Formats: sequence, C-alpha cells, structure tokens
Amino acid sequence: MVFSKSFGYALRSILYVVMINENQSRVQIQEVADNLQIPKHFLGKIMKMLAKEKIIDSVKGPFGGFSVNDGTTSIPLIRLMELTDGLEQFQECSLRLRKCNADKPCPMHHRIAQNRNELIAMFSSTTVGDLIKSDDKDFIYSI
Amino acid sequence: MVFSKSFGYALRSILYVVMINENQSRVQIQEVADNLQIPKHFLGKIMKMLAKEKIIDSVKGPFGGFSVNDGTTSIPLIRLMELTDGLEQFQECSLRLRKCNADKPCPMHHRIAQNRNELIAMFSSTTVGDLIKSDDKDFIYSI
DNA sequence: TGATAAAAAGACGTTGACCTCTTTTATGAG
DNA sequence: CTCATAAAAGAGGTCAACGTCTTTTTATCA
Ligand code: FES
Ligand code: FES
Repeated sequence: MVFSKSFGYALRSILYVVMINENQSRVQIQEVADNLQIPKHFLGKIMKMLAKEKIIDSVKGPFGGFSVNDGTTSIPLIRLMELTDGLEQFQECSLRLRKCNADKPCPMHHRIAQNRNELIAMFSSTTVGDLIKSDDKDFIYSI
Repeated sequence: MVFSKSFGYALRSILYVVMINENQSRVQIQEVADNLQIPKHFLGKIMKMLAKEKIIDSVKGPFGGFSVNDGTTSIPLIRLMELTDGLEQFQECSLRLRKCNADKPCPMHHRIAQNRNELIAMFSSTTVGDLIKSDDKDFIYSI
C-alpha cells in the first residue's frame, strides 16, 4: 500500500495548484517543484499528462502556467491512480497469480480481500476536493 | 497491495514443500518450479535464502532437496515479507513523503491509516501454518 | 574412488520506474 | 515582428526487480 512516486507527485501538485489558485491565477512548474520538492523535469511530464487529460489547464509562454478547471476538484482518486499507476493493482491477485478471483482464491485471498475492497471503495468515492474540504487540514503543511 | 513476485514465490513454495513433506521427505527445485510455474533458477535463489534463514532445510547431492523443519509452519507472514520485500512498505508514508506519521499526516494519511494497520496486524498474526490449517482449502489448487 | 545428482554461487541480461537534459512550440510584451 | 518565457516533447541515463545461464560445491552410491 505504498503508491508510485508519480501518484504522490500528481496528487500533491494538483492540491497545490487548487490552493494557490484561490489567490493567484496560474502556477508554474518551477514553483510547484520548488515548494513540493519534486524533480522539475519529471514533474513537467506529469503535469503535461494531467493537462492532456483535462484534469488541469495549461498555458504556454510568459505569464503562463497551470490552473484548475471546473472539474479538477471532482476528480476521484481512482482516476488519478489509473493515470499514474494503472488499475491493475486493484484487480490483480496479491500474489500475482491471475486476476483476483474468489472462486479460485490464492493462499492469501481470504485474508486480504476485505481489506482490499475497502481500499478500492475509498479510492473510488474520494475526490481531490474531498481531501481539501477535510476538517482536518494538518496535511496542508505536508503537501 | 500487490506484493513482490519473490514474496509470492517464497510463500507458495513453502506451502508446497509443507504439503509434499507429509508424504515425501524431500522436494527438489525442479519439482517446485514445474508444479508452481516459477522460473527455476530464480526460485533457486529464493529457496537458498529461505534455507540460510532456517525457514526450510536443504540437502545437496543425489536424493537431496528441500524439507520443512520444526519452525517452518510457525513463521509469520511478516517475517517472509521482511526477507523478500523488506518492511519499509509497512512503515513508509503511502505518498513516500517520509516515515508515516499521524502527527504530520500526508494528504492520504487519515483515509488510509486504518486500512493499513489492519493489513499489518494480519501479516503479523498469520503464520504459514495458519494458511494450511484454514478450513477453506480451495486455495490449494492455486498454490 | 569415480560418476552422478542436486543445491549454491555468481556473472550476466531485461525491463520499467524514476529522473535529467536539450530542443521545439506557443504566447504575451514591447 | 521580435524577443523572452514557459510548457511540450523527446532522447537518454540510472537503478532495482526480475530472470537466465554457467560454474562450483557437496553428497550419494556403485
Ligand atoms: S486470488 Fe490472490 S488475492 Fe484474490
Ligand atoms: S503520513 Fe502519509 S500515509 Fe501516513
């Protein structure tokens, strides 16, 4: 249950852009990379992908940068995961024997299936916006 | 929550050796590799490691092979995980920001911590033997 | 003792995640 | 229109997980 670097970078960057956009119209890669300590060129690829997928908007040139759009905060986490890690890890058997299947369970299946389904449910029902609306905003200092 | 190939190979191989040893004193890599469809030479490394860690016994030469010992079935799954994958994934932040810490939670922490602790508890309390004693032995066909 | 069988050891190859660097393209200011 | 700026694009590098192959060591038995 440790996700890819790309997933963490993508999620944290989106949260950063959402929050900065409350006061400032655009955010540049350099600023995100500096503040979140993410390798700049690697982040560029991730944000380019997020823009292509219309999760955020981007503008080139002077005074350009990235900004949120109407859909940004309603993106479910599982959609982000799909883009960065793929959804295989949610469908695959934990021992990588095949597609996870209760009718042909692997030795771990019955001990892990419920835990796993809870994780899938959380990822499906939680949106980027939910993370920000959260009562507990401690995390903001950890974006 | 998909574990390394090495973990799956190690767990399934141990279960295979435990079950075969009920009727036959030793099991050779070739037999395990054939029956569990695991790359033979790669499996050799894993079983060598398991033998060095005294989780199973090994004998070289003609009629040699691997066998269980008194401790085999009481090995907790978390010990296997420690040997194959390391325990970092259980302590690290899901977004890889640092050691997971509720006082400085990452954006995902509060949505994932309980699920994660349940997984750790299961890995700590379940032994190789528990998997075999299980009432539900469907999984045997999937080892 | 010599032939043989099986694990141990270790060199080497492959692939994907992660990261860096350079060049190209788009856009706003003067 | 030209220049500066910032994203887009893409070539390339590193490293660990995964896998293959060959050689060495150890044990058995005729
Ligand atoms: S069959 Fe392996 S986890 Fe479901
Ligand atoms: S701080 Fe990130 S999962 Fe606990």
